[in-house]
Amino acid sequence: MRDLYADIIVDISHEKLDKTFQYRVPEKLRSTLEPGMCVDIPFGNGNKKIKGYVLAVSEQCKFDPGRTKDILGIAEKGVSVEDKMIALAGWMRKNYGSTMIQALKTVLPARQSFKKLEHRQIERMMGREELISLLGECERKKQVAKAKLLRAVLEQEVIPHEWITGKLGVSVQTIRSLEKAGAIRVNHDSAYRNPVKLAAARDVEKALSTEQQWIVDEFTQEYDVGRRGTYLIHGVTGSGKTEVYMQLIAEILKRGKQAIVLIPEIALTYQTLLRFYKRFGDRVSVMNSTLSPGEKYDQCERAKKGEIDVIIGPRSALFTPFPEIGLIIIDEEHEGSYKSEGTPKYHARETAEEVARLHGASVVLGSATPSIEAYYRAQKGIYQCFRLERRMGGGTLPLVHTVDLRQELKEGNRSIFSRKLQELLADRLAKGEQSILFLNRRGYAGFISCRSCGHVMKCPHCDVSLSEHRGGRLVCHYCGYSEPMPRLCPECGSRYIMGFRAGTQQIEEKLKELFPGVRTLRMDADTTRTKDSYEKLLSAFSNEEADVLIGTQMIVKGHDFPKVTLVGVLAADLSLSIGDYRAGERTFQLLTQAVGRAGRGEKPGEAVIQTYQPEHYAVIHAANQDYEAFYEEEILYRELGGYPPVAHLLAVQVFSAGEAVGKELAERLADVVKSIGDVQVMGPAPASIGKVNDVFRFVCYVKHINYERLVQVKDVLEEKLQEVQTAETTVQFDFDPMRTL
DNA sequence: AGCACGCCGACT
DNA sequence: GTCGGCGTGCTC
Repeated sequence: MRDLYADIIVDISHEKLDKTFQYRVPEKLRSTLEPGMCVDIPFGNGNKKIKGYVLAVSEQCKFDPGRTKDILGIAEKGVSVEDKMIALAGWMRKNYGSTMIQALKTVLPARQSFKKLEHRQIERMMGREELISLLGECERKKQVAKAKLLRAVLEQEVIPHEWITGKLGVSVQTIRSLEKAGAIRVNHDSAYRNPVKLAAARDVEKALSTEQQWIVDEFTQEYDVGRRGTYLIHGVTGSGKTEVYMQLIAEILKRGKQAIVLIPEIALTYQTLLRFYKRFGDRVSVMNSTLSPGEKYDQCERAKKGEIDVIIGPRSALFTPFPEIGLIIIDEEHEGSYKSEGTPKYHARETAEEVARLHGASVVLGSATPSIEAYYRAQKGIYQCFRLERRMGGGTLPLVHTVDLRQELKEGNRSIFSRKLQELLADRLAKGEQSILFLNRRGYAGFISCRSCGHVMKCPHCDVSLSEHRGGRLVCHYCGYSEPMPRLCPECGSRYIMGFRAGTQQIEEKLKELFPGVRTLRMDADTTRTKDSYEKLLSAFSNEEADVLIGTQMIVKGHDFPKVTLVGVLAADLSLSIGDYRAGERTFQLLTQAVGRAGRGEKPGEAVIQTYQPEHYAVIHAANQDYEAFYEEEILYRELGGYPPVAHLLAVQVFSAGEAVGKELAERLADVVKSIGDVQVMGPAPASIGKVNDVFRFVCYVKHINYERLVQVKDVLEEKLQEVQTAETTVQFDFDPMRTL
């Protein structure tokens, strides 16, 4: 049997050592050694025993085999922050599929490249006379380097470290020997930039309602008897989840632990932050994408040193290197942005649970429309579920009208606005009240439906809808099945069968035709290129500079408009039929949120949902604002189809420069999976967008009831890839994907 | 980072 | 010679 070698990164934090070393894997570790593990290795001339982390294991020895040393053994798991981060990276690599380096890069954000920002300074430690006599002594002994340094220190009390090693040309050794002599001191502290500067005007704790207090009491009781777990707070919008979060954090801080608060990037507004700052002062910090890498690095350092103990940010804030995390909160837990699109494709909810396990922390999830995954676990008793049913401000749920667009067409209305919506819009304009028009743009990528009967073209094998391709054929992105585009609806024979396309721009034009003089604001990816323009649009609308706000997804998230009394959802089912198993869930969430935007102030609100499928359960239950009923039907569908969370799905994505190469590799991998036997394989098929930037994309789905089994499948494929993968192809794994590729 | 190596001037 | 200070380069 050939020797095994391991690429190991050495546990010494220094730039020059930030490369891998190869060690031989001894016989006894052959089967146990895995990337991410912590090992003891002999290092340097004295073979000093130090710790190292395994990045990869291979049969190839890139170094002189005669000089490679053996790994001593597996090291005891330490308790340092670093150890936990590495362990987490190892876990992510194993469960989501990536190299150890990729996993480390996501977990340890930009380390040594910004280390220079940590200004080390040399400080004078002796009195002038003492220094001068020491200087004389050095000059007598012709100790040039020491003398140079002493003279510099005499001139200036504090000197930057890099100035001495650079301009002055004095080495670290000299500094050390003078430090030992007690003449100087090396200061490591530095002035960190705090991204948000606020007068820490402390907020008084708000009294919690009975409902809210019950959650806090229940949580702390369990926490104090050492019970850790995941809790789900199912609370309608405006029920004061944030108040509960803050009280939970306060309790955790009292116990000397730290807390992480995850918020969807889009909801991370100044207002949200302000609430936390007011409560916890400068012990809170933010992590977000607008911070410079240097600032991000600073946040990590401050966290490590214990200068802050609460961090707020999007999913990457999960990797804040706190020494002892006590609580991780995930707000708006159902949000799709909690799943990473990069590699590894980790989900913040699952990863948070692993972080919590490593630290001995608890996790709290919050949502008005929990993800099916989370609610499923709550139902199974894996999570403990709390409910918040009362709205804090006492606002009432809006009155919802569902309009059948097929009926509208039958009765001669071919406008994008139903008569009910036109009527209500006219009413609001007359009264000077504000409205929101919401266009569900997802799935714009052409699914085909009949505008006469609402029939949607579906794949006969996969129970997902077919997509229109440029060649005029309809294709299933799960299994690759295709059929020609029908000219007449196979259900009712109508010729109005087509893809539905409409943008916010068309809607704005049509609205202005209908109501000349109406003041509109448009909000979509085009009008909100910059972060600034987003906030500007929102405040313009808040200040009543417009009567109608037209927009996509982003207008239904987060922001509150107290003066809005009408919400119109123009085509509710555009996201229903986009051909993946989460379509129903996503539609329900969007509709519930959209409808919930109406009537947040004193005046009661109304909402109009326009749809081709008024009988669809996602539409019906969203109109009734009934989560439970939706969940019951949705979970049934997932059970029947064998979809997550009941079973699990692994997407194997192949990217390639040439079409044939990618197709071949995808087929080869599918064959490997098929030979495993007990798993269900679908595909391979070209991805829904088959080519992006001249890169071809193929995808193959593997289904199994057991997540662990899919991890094994991934391991087999990874091993196979070592021999068959070429430089012109990339393979990515996506467990329980959020959307079809 | 830490350590050996080798160069160089100083001193017994 | 050889001792101590000091820069340089390497660590699988």
